[in-house]
Amino acid sequence: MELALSLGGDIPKPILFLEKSSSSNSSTKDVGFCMVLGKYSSIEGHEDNELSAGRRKRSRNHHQEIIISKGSSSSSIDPSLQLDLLPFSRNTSSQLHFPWLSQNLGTEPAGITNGPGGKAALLDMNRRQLGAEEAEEGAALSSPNSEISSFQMKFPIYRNGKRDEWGNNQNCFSRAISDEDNNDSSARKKLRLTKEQSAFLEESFKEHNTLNPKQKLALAKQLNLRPRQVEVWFQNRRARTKLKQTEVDCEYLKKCCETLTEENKRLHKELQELRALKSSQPFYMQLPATTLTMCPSCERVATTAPAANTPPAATTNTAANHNHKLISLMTK
DNA sequence: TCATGCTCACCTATTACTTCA
DNA sequence: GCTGAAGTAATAGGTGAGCAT
Repeated sequence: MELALSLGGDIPKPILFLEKSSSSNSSTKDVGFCMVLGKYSSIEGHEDNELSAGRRKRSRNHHQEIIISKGSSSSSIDPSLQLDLLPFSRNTSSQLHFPWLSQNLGTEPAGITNGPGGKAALLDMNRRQLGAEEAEEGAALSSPNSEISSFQMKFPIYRNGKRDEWGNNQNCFSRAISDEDNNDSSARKKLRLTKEQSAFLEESFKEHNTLNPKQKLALAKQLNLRPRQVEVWFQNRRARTKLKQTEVDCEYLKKCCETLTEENKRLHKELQELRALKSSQPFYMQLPATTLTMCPSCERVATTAPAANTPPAATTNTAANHNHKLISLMTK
């Protein structure tokens, strides 16, 4: 018996979700997304430096590099490699509309439908959650020359050694610093992701279960989440996947164990039968060669004695009643 | 070429919070 | 309204890999 065990199953898959999100949205509304893949030449000289450091490693599934460009600034990029991904108006394709910018309140991010819980939910989500870019990640893209940093960043505020995730941000999507926010922020705030956000992340996860920094950033912007939140979501999602897979494997191994136990019992019984047969009818041993046959399907053994001998009653109902291909074992 | 330190992404365990029956 | 279980966002600590020196 062969047992196959698969734990984890993290087979890297090519990145598809971004392209997918493009096609799924561009045909419906005026909102599309523009993604530029791979071939680029040092956008503002910043990203290259960024990527040349440690960030270029860890590319398990990172087959593509994504650069988010805005406006018509993609001159340094091979136009043939562009995919629609970032929000832009089809009517005025040169003017991009970013959902995280105040003037773009009328457009929906890709993947967020305009139905119930769609735009309204997104706007609500924006008001509640947006605005935040972690310091380290914001700093990575916050070069004044970087086009990627054209949206306002939010930098965390540390209070009592803990970071206030809702620091300053004057973006209109940002959550206003209310009295509620001014409460003691030592207790960590846990924000529930909306259904739309979860669904979109889930779709992304189906395409690839790890993110490179660019994908993380793009996803974070699409969903108006902090990159850290996207990262954490993927980590937790991987953990859940692994846990579920472990449970499945455990169940499978449990059944295998039961099957093998049964098999072991049956074989023991078979062995006892044969031993009993051998001890109770020793005269058989005096006879010419006896043929022991085994049915490969039911795996029971029967003796096919020479014509003059009657097979033992204990085993006649096995091979004799089967029309199976028998394996003959010559015994003495 | 090897050792070392830094940075990053990831994993795992755990905590803290939310939702729901 | 209270409570416990389940789900999950977030945190902390550890590990391994790539890179620079």
